[in-house]
Amino acid sequence: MTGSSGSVRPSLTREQVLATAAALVKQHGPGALTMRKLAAELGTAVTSIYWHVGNRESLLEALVERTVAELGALTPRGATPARRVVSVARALRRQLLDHPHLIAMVHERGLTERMFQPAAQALVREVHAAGLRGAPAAQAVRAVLFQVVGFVLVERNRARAPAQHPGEQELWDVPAAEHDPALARALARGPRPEQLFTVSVRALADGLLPTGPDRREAGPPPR
Amino acid sequence: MTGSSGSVRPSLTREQVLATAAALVKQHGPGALTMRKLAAELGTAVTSIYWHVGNRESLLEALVERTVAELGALTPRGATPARRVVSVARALRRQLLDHPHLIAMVHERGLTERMFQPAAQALVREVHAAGLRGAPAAQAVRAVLFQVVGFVLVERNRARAPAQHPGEQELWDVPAAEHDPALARALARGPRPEQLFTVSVRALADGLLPTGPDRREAGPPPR
DNA sequence: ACCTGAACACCGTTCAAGT
DNA sequence: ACCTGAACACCGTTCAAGT
Repeated sequence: MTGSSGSVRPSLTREQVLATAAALVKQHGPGALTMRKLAAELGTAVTSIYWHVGNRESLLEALVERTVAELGALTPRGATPARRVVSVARALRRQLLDHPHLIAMVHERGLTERMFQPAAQALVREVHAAGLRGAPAAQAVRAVLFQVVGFVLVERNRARAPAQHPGEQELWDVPAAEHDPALARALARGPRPEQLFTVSVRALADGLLPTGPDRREAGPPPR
Repeated sequence: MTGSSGSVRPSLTREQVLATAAALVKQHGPGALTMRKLAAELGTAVTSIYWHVGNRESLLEALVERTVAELGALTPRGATPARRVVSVARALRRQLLDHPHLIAMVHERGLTERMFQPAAQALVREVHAAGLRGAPAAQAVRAVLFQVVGFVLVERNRARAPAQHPGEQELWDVPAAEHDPALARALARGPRPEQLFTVSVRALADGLLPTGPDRREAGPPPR
């Protein structure tokens, strides 16, 4: 027990602060989290918050920490190391897209390395299973992680800034796609992130892992 | 002529504002660019700046615009489409690293698409030369662009936040690298971005382009 | 142990007023 | 056409003072 006397309203809790801060961030992004707004939301003085969480930066840090901890495990799926690598990458991307502000916040705080440790471990296993050892194995793991994080950063950014300045069409239809109208159309249409991501990761994994793109290690041959 | 009477000090110019703003950003990043600091640097009232550039946001936009315009052309090098793709990617990364704050600023303003149009055009040509047409060609171009931009974003971020929280070593040496001390060491040592980048792009290009990793289209066969 | 208001040192921006 | 100071509405944070 917290040793409170029998007061009705349990006064302010670090827990409450974090919870309503998390709600604010979830709705309007970290930029909208203001100590004063947060205090108003909580019905306390601004300065009370400082007693519980220190300051704005450590409040945000705690939020990131908590969100990262809540992310579920990544279970690789697929018959081949390459496919399991792709499945880990896709699951990781899914997680990140489910918490729209998380990547940027982790990014800004330099917590990337820690955040992606579970994914890294999963990838180490798969890369190892594919026969890579030592430095090349480490490089393969990191190449995939960089690829996923980078992709989601770019993708999320596109979503946040929907009105691309020069209209995106006239940007693409003049140029070098001279005699390939299908290419010009595809470029003007904009990317399909889901598809693009899968293709990219698959290509990368195939390029990095020593075995061919479709080797199965056991089970019946494809018919 | 600008119609000024014969005054000695030519008064404030939009050009001057942009120049000293650029200097401030170059030194300490866009976060350090304050209208008041800028005014102090220029020796004018804060509000004069508003007359010349509108407001802070459009000032930053103009800076980005100018920097993007100053970037040199990307000339592909190499005997094979795949190699030329890699060379474009590397040149693009070089450009971005030479302007440390540029990517983030472009990123935040949603100008990514426009900024990378020259690179995109160069890539279209190479991908075309490799035999890709239509939608798959568009996808290959975008996969490479996403890869490069994402990589540099992650890389730049690591540089800005050098003190990774859990020490980076103890993060890596416990885990799944059970019987592979070389792997554990490589992971603990941290990435070599240059190398990692080249390996990643090469793997991606090899995975995306229809021809094998080392095909030469003309000239003597390898001996 | 927890909460408070006042105060400080910053922001970007607007506006009426000067020349 | 260009510059100015005053003022507004915000920030995060500190601190002495309350209970």
